[in-house]
Amino acid sequence: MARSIPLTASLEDYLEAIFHLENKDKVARGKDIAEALGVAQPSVTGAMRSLAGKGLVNYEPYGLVTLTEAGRREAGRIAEKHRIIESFFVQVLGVDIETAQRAACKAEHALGPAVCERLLAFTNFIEKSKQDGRDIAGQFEAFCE
Amino acid sequence: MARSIPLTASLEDYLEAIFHLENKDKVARGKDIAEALGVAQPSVTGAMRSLAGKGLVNYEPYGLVTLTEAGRREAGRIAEKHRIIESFFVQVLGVDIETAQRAACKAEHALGPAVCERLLAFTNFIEKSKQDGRDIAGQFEAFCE
DNA sequence: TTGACAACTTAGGTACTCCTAACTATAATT
DNA sequence: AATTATAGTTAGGAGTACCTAAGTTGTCAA
Repeated sequence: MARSIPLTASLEDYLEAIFHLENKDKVARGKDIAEALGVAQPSVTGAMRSLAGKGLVNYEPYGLVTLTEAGRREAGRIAEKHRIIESFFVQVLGVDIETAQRAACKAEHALGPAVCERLLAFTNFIEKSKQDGRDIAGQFEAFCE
Repeated sequence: MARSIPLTASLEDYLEAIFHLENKDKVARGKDIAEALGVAQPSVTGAMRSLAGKGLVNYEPYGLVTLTEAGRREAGRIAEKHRIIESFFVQVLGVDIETAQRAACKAEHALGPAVCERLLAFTNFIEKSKQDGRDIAGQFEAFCE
């Protein structure tokens, strides 16, 4: 069972971008990856070579890019981390979505599974409090006045 | 009024280490900086040159390192960010201190002032709830069972 | 005062990530 | 089928951040 080799923040970003493009367009084209990440095309070529070398993407020169099984698993983990962090920022802290997204993009590379798990549980706890009528996030808003 | 130039995560780490060493030992010696960050000495020399070029430390070859006014201000900001994040992890999420410290070291470079401000307010809110007898962190613990 | 030792620097090298400019392959159009 | 536009690649280069090995400085002790 392949234990996931630690990736650099940059490669995680590529993987995540491919994941989202596959979910949206079925395939990931180099140009779209470049655009999604705000990098030039040659940077994508290099990154694909690197990810292919780690067995995370299927890549042939001039071909389309697809995630391997391992790549999809890893990308899913990263995307979920992102989602957890962003949700926490928005739903608990009440940060605006723009800021939350930017912050989550960076923080997703910094927080390990243990912290993320706790963060998810906490956000769920806060959301549940809304249904219970306790609305802790609302209390926090009032506290901030 | 000098607006703080964005530093790399690495340079922020050096600045923070010097800040803590100055607070502890009055001065920062290269060897101790290297040890604190787990890097080799030549890495420190290079970093000091870079920080000196940005006007954040006073550095002369073979001399002791001290923070400039601007450097102390910046280092203080970073150290405070670290403190805020770590406190949140421990006091709100209930993460163990070891893990919290490691995570905070990384996250401090990822979170901007807006998010950190909210995070601080939220941690204060949770702490206050403990005094009120509502103890939201305690409720969260129970929720996790 | 002269070693000897610790601290520091220089030199040289690797890895990563990005860039621009120039070239090549693919696919669409006519 | 030839042309042309688009996508992708190679080549070459820059900046950051590390490292080891080798040389330099400074200080303290005999």
